Amino acid sequence: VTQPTVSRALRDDPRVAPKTAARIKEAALRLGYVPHSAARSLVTKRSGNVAVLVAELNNPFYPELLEVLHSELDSLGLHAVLLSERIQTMGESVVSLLRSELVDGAIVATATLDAKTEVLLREQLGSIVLLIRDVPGSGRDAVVADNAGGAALAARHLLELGHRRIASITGPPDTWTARERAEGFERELERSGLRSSTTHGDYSHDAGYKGCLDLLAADSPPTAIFCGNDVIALGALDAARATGVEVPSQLSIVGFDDIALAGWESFRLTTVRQPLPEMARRAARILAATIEGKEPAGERLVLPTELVVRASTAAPS
Amino acid sequence: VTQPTVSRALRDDPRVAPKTAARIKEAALRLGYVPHSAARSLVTKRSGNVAVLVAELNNPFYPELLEVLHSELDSLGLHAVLLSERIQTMGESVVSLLRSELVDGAIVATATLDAKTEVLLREQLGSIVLLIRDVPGSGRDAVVADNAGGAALAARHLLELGHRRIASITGPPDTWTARERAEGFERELERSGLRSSTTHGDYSHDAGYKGCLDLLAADSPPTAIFCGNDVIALGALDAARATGVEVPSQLSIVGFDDIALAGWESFRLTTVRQPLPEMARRAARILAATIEGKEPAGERLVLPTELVVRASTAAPS
DNA sequence: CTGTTAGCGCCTTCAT
DNA sequence: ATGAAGGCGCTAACAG
Repeated sequence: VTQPTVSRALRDDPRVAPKTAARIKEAALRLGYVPHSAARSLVTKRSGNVAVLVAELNNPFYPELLEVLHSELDSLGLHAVLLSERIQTMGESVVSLLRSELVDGAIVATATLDAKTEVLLREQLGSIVLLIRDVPGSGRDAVVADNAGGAALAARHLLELGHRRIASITGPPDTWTARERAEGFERELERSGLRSSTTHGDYSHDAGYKGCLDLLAADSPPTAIFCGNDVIALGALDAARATGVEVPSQLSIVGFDDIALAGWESFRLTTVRQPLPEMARRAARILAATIEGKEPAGERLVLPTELVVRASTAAPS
Repeated sequence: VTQPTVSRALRDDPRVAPKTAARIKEAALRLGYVPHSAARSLVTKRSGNVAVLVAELNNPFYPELLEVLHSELDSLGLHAVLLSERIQTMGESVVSLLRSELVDGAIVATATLDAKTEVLLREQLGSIVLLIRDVPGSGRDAVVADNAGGAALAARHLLELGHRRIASITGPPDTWTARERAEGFERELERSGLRSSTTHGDYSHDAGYKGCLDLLAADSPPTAIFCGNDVIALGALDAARATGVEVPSQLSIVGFDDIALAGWESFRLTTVRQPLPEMARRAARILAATIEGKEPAGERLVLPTELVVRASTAAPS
């Protein structure tokens, strides 16, 4: 039995006799033989790796995403090569990575994405799927949540509770998600002739904390705050607690994402849920399909969001 | 100028003339040429990838670890291939991965590690470094924190505050970290002739929550609880809050790890800090050295832990 | 200093 | 249903 036969047997090529195949597999297992991946990649022009770009692992949202993404990729026979460096340096290494064909494609799941990395996307570097965030007009496949719609749900919720002095602490204004959420929120408020006083910050606990302190120190502080994501919201909640402001009786807080923490007893945060597992799954599949040769459709998949009402919101006193 | 010259120039081989090298690099950049990684691996017998095994991404500790690990590996010219599947299925795929030479080595940073994966370690699969957890007698390089010592610090702290009815909620008894911490804690209590009533659970918020409820429901509930890690501690804290038990006045809680959350205003958890960045850095370097041919020393690097006193501990009332 | 010649381990025609 | 050649893109030895 020769080498090519082994190769075929191990890949379940039907052209090999069932019993020889069985014998070969048994022997491979016994000898601990596994095909050399680099040699295989060299000839198949496929590595079976995909790059997963996540910038802010400190936001619990990303690990949650990563977990699903990873297991989905795995079930598609793909390995996740992690890239989470600071954005600034990312662009170049991603290009190299993709060009070096170490990875067959990439899932870009960074909230922020600067000009440099934009460029990388424009050069047609094979298979790329944007996850969580979109780059309008990039012509790339994208899987995102209905950020504007979700934010509108949050706005309506606060309005229905009777809030009129409403503030918001958004994410970085140069991020697509932050803009979408802010716009969706404002649009809904405008329908009631209202506007929110808006603070910008990054997607961090600290930004929420400081932002909330500022808002509470104002002359007529808001009775409700809409936050750009859950981590900001939890920061705001902490700030309220630190200054003795009771939530939700004196202050309502709404987040975005519905990370696991949001449901913890200490927080019970009202928030907008993104269908994270579904999003990750879709992104992985689209990428896999693109890698398989299906050409990218430049399709935008917008999945619905959902308001999860917990204990951080109530009618203003 | 021929192909091998290009190869040499791009690898900064000194045997190529500085000005030709410059010209070649310029051209490569202009043409967007990057060496094909699979072809390179095939001949160098080195992929530049390392597997990073983390099982519980839902524990914020791991993302924090991953972040440092990733950036450290990156600066060593290595890529992190993520493996975070459920342990059960992990063993086999890891073996394949290592054998297929897709990765040059692995960093095993899973708290839990079952028999099957033990086997994988015993077979001498090239370079492996254990991080966070040790497998005593495995002869593997390991970078761990002084778990027993840290737990002892926690015990002493509680004793000095005057606690006598002390409980602990440990991690899974089949994990090395949980055992080390529990033993270190008990040993210190014994020096004062005390013992803690111990509950076992997994390393989850839920386990802490339920464990704490159980302890509080006892006839003479403890005045202090030592938890196997921060996530458990936060769960316990949540349980205390849910039942109206004031922390720290009625109940002191100590965690382990010092994850970012522990410092948040809502928690201000007293905990034992592991020198996470240092640990990750060391592990990455040891692995890199091993990959470079330095044979594994089977060295155990035990880094010191430190008690971080915040607002979840006080003298019993 | 640069070019020439092999060969890494596998998959893919093509022939048996 | 299996075996025999060729080549994927690169690096490593050896010339020149």
